[in-house]
Amino acid sequence: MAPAALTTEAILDAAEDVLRRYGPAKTTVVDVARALGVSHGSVYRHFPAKAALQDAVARRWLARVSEPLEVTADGEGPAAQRLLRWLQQLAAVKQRMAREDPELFATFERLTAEAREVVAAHVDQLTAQVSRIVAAGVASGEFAQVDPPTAGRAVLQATAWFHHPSHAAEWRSPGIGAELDAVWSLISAGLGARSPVRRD
Amino acid sequence: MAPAALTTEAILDAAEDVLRRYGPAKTTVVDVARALGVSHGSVYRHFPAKAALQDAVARRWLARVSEPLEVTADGEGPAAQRLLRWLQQLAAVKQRMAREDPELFATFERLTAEAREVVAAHVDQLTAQVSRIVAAGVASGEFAQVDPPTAGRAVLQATAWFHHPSHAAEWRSPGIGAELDAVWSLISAGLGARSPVRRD
DNA sequence: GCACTGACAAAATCTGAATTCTGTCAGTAG
DNA sequence: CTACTGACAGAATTCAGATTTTGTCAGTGC
Repeated sequence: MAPAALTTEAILDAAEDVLRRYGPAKTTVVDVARALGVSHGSVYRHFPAKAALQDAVARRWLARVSEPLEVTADGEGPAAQRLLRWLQQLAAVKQRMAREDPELFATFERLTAEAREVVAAHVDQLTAQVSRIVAAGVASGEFAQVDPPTAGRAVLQATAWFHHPSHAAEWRSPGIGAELDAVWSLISAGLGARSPVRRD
Repeated sequence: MAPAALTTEAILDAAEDVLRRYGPAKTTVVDVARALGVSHGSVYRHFPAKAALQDAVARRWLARVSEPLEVTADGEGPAAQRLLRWLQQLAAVKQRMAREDPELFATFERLTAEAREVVAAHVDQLTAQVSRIVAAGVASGEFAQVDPPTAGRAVLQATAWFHHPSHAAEWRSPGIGAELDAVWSLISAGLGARSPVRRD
């Protein structure tokens, strides 16, 4: 059967495949077009430049990280518990990828290093999610009267060690899970949390 | 007058000069030897390899960071105040260097990226300093009964955003000082500090 | 004997000519 | 008209040959 008309989505799928196979350094627009059986000129009808295509792939990858977290952020239950789960989930997603497919993780890292604006938007989104959890906790009286945006950003910064890609090398430490717990026990108190999840 | 005998210290001084001038990528052992007016073979009497020389330079640079902090760590006054000052001092040293001499900072960063063991020792030293402050706070009853090594490491990890070189790009934000304060107000509560945030 | 030199082999890095890639656009096919 | 092609110029990348650098060591001179 004739392939469906060339869509932006199809190009992104192909680009992702090629990136996985060849890595970011060796992936060319010609490669992506060849994978689709079209000329590379066609790709430029959908993306103004290679950088825009890379940005779009990065955006999709990051969305796959932030969407499941969105569910957790807006879920039920005590805010402190939700926030801890959210942080553990974020850390687990990043750390699993780094551990199980280091090459793909390196690809991901390089791509995002160049897509600064896309990453900034992603970080804003994550900050907003944390801030929502904090705001819920403040509203329910579970947390002290902190400023949710400020505290949200602070929580994300304080846990950067466990989810920011530039610390990936440290994630090999077997105690990394306990270390996140230790940081959590520091910061959860700072939010004025009522039920500081005991784990002695 | 004849130059003093070639010492390890003199080589390190020359290596530092050359690194500042040419950057880490273009600095060769031959350059360092030329700066000293000796043959490069002589340098190898004092260092078994170029990497060892680079490690020694990195060790000296890092010592210049950790030594003043040592004074703060073992100083007088309430532990919480001392710890905050220590953190601000560490962040300020790194951030000032990154701001005022970005090229030298980049050189420093590259060099330390390769001197993994040296950096690990430095981090251990910093962790020990924080742990000492925490231990003092616990001993004086100012902090809750936390485990000093665990809490010390957690404090350093939670503030990595503000002192770890891989976050240097984020330090340009004008609110960076306030952001450290926000993280501090989270973690100081977690140590059970008396003053800043109530948590009963 | 001791501190250093300088020539050397192997490894790493540089250079520049040849190739490949990016981004554009007039042209083709349906 | 729309969706795509393919040829093209300039920019970026590759690759092999030339050069530099690393690390060793026998030799020099004090």
